[in-house]
Amino acid sequence: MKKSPGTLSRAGQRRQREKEGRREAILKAAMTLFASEGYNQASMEHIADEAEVSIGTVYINFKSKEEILAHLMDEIAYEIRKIVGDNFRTVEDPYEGMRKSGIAFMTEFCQKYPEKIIILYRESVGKSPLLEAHREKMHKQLVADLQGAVETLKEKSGFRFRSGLSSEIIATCIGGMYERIAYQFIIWQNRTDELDEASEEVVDFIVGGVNSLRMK
Amino acid sequence: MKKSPGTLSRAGQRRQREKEGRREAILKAAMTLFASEGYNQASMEHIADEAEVSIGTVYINFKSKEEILAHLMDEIAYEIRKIVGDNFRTVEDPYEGMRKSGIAFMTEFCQKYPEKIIILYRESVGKSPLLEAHREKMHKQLVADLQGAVETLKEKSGFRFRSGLSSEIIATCIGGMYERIAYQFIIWQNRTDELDEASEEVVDFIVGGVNSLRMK
Amino acid sequence: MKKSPGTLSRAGQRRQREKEGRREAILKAAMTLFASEGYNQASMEHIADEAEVSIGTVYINFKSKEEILAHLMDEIAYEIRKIVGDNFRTVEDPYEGMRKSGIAFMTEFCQKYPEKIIILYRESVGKSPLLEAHREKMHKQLVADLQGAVETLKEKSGFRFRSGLSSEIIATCIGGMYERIAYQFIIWQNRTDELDEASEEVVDFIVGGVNSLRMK
Amino acid sequence: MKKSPGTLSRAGQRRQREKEGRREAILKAAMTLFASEGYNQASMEHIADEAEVSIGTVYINFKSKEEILAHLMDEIAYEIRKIVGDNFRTVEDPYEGMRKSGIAFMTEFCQKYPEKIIILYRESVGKSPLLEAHREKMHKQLVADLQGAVETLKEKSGFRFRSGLSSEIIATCIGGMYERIAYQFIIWQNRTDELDEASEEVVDFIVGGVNSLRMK
DNA sequence: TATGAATGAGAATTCATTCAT
DNA sequence: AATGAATGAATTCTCATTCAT
Repeated sequence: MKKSPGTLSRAGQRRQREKEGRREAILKAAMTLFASEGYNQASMEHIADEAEVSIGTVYINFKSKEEILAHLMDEIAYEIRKIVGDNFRTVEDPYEGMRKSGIAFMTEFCQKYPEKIIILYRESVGKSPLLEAHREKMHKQLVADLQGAVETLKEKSGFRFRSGLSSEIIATCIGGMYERIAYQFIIWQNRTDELDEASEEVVDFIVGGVNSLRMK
Repeated sequence: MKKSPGTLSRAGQRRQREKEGRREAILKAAMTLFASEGYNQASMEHIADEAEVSIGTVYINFKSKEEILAHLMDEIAYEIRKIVGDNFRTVEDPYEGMRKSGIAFMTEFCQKYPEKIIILYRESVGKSPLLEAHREKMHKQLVADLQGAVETLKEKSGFRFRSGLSSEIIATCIGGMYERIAYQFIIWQNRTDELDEASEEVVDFIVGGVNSLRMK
Repeated sequence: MKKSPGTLSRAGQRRQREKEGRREAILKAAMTLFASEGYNQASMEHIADEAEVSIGTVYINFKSKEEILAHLMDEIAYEIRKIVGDNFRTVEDPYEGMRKSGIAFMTEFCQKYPEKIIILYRESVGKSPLLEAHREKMHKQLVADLQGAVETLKEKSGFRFRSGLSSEIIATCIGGMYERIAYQFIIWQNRTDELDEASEEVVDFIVGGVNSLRMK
Repeated sequence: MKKSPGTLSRAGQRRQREKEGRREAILKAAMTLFASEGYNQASMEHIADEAEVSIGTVYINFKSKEEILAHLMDEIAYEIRKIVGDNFRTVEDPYEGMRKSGIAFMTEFCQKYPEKIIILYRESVGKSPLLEAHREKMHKQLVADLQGAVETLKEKSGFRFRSGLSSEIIATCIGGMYERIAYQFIIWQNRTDELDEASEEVVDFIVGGVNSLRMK
C-alpha cells in the first residue's frame, strides 16, 4: 500500500530515522577520532568502525573524508555563532554584550566541548586547499559577526573609530585572542578550570583595546 | 702538505661550503614547497628535486621530513624572537618598546617573509605529535618573551595587574592577535600592503588592553 | 530472503570461497617466489603480481611480508609433523616407526615439495629476529616430537639411555641429519631420485646411533 | 732513495702493516656485526665505523659486501677443516680420530667462537645466489673431508659399506648433526657449557651409526 | 541502501656503491 | 691509498575511494 508522495510509511520513517542516526554516528565518530588521533591518522576504516557502520555507508553519507571535516567545521562554526550572537543580543548594553558573549564562548563552549576546539583550531588547519578555503569562509563569518558587534557598539555609544580599518582589525584581534587562549589552556595545557578567570580578563582586555581605538 | 688539525685546506673549505650550501638549499626548497603546496603534499622527492640534490642527500642532512619542518620552525622562531626582542630593547620606554616591536614584527618580518608566516601559522599546525610538541615549546618561548616584556612594562611604570594570571593572559592574547592578523592579511587575503596601517592599530589596541588590566 | 545468522547466501559462499582462494593464491605465489628468488629478492609487488591480486589485497590478508613467511613456516611444520607423526604411530614397533616416518619424510615430503624444503631450511634462516624466533619455536616442536618418539622407543624396548641429555641429543641429531641430507640432495644438487636409497641408509644410521647410546 | 724492486722501504713496510691491519679490522668488525645484528642489518657504514676506517677504505679492500661475507666464510671453513683434520690425524685409530675431531670441533671451535658459528650456520644462509654457491662449495669440502675420514676408517678397519652411497650419506649426516647441535646449544639456547657432555654423546651416536651401515 | 574486499597510486626511508678530492 | 658525501633505485606499507553483490 503506497502512501501519497511526500509522506512516508511507518517503515520508511524508521529507515529515515536510522539513516539520520547513522549520519550522526559518523560525524560523532569522526569528531572523536580527529580530535584524539588527528585528521590524517584517523582512517576512514577507523571512523566507520567507531560509528559501527561500514566504509561504504560512510561514503553514502559523505562524498569524501574532506567533506566530513568540512561538515564538522560548519557545525562548530554554527554553534559558536549562535552562542556568541545570542549572548550578545541578550543584553541591551553592547559593552555588556561583548563581555557576556566572550565569557559564554569560553565557559559554555570551550570548556564543554574541547574536541570541537581541537577540530576548529588544530585539525582543520593546513589540511588541503579545499578545507583551507572552507576554513577561510568560516572565519570570515565569525569575524564578520564580531565586526558587526563592534559596529553596533560604536553606533550605540556614538563614537567613531580611528580609521575605516579599525573595526575589522578589532574583530580579527578578538578572534585571534580567543583562539590562542583556548589553544593554550585547552589543547596544550590542561587548565580548563582557569578559563573562567581568564575569560574575565580577556574581555576586559578587549574592552580596553576597543576604547583605545576610539577617535579622540 | 698537511694542514694542522682544525684548519681545512682550500679545497676542504670549498667542500665545506658546498655541503652547507646544499643544506641551505634543502631548507629553502622545503620552505618554499611547504608554503606553496603544504607539508603533506610536498614529498621528499619533490623537495630533493627543488633543492637540486638527490633524496639520499636530503636524508644525510635531516633524518626525516619531520625534522626538516622542526628545523624551519626553530629558525623562524629564532628570527622572530630576535626582531621582537631587539626592537623592544632599543628604546627606553617599554610602551614605546611594545609598539616598536609589534610594528617591526609586522613590517620587517611578516611583510618580507610571507612563507615563514605560512610555515609558522599554518603548515606546522596539527601535523604530528612530535611537531605539535615542538610547536608548543616554540610558542611557549614566544609567549614567555612577551610576558617578560609585559612584566618589564609593569615594573617600569610602577603599577600592578589585576591578578597573577594577567601578564600571561596579556602575552597570550598578543600572540593570538598577531597570529590572526598575519593569517588574514597575508595567508588568506593579499593585503600585505595594509599591514603598516593595521599594525599601528593593533599596537594601540594592545596598549589599551594592557592598561585596562591595571589595578585601580 | 534473509538467511539465519551464521549461514551464508549462495553468493556469500562464493565470495567467501573467492576470498580464501585469493589468500591461498598469495601463499602459493609467495612460496614459489621465496623458493626461486629468495625471500629478500621477492618483493611484495612481485608476490602480488604472481598471485594476480593487488598489493593492497596482500596486505588485507597478511599484515607484513614477515607474516607471510611465518605462515608458510607454520604450514610446512604442520605438514611435516603430521606425516612424521602419522607414520610413526601407524606401526607397533617403535624402531619400525622411526624407519617408516623417516622414509616417509624423505619420500612423501621432501621429494614432492622441494620448495617447502627450500623455505624451511634456507629461506627462513637468519631473516629477522621475529622470524628467527618463529623458526626456533618451530624446530623446538619438531625436536620435541622426535624426542617423544625416542622416549617411546626407550620405554617400549625397556632400556635406559646413557644420560638425561641423550634423548634430546638424539632428537636434535636426527633433525640435523634430515635437514642436511635434504639440503644437499634437493637444494644444492638435483638428486631427488636418490632420496629413496639415501633415506634407507639414514634411518639405519639413526637406529645404530640410538642403540649406541643405550646403557650397557 | 728507491729500494730495489721487491723489497720495501721501512715506511713502505709500515704502510703494508697498516694496510693489513685495516683489512683485519674490517673483517673483525664485519664478523662482529654480522653475528650480532645480522648480515642485512649491518650496513657498510656501520662496518666501516666499527673498523675505524671510512667506507671507501672498505671498498678498497673488498669489492662488495658479499665478498666480505664470502671471505669470512672461507676463513671459518679453513679453521674448521684444520681443527677437524689435525685432530683426526693426531691419533692412529680412526674411530678415536673421529671421536677426537668431533669433540675438538665442539669444544675448541664452537665453544670459543660462537660468532663464527652464527656466521656459518645462520648469517650465510640464503643471502644471495653468489653466497649460496660459495656456501655450497664450502660445505662440499667439509663433507669431502668427513667422507675421507670415513673412508679411512673403512679401509683401516677392513670392512665395506652397504652401498657406494654410504660414506657420503654418513659424512653428510655428521655435518648436519654438528650443525644442528651447535645451532641449538649456541645460537638459540645459551647452553655452551653443556657442549662437552653433548659432544661425547654425539660422537658415540656417530660411531654407532657408522657401524650400523657396515656390511654384515 | 548497506557492505567491505579490492584497488593501486603514492609516500617515506634505506643503503650498497661510486667517485671527486 | 684514503675519504665520506652523494647518489637513486628499490622496498615496504598506507589508506582514500570504488563497486559488485
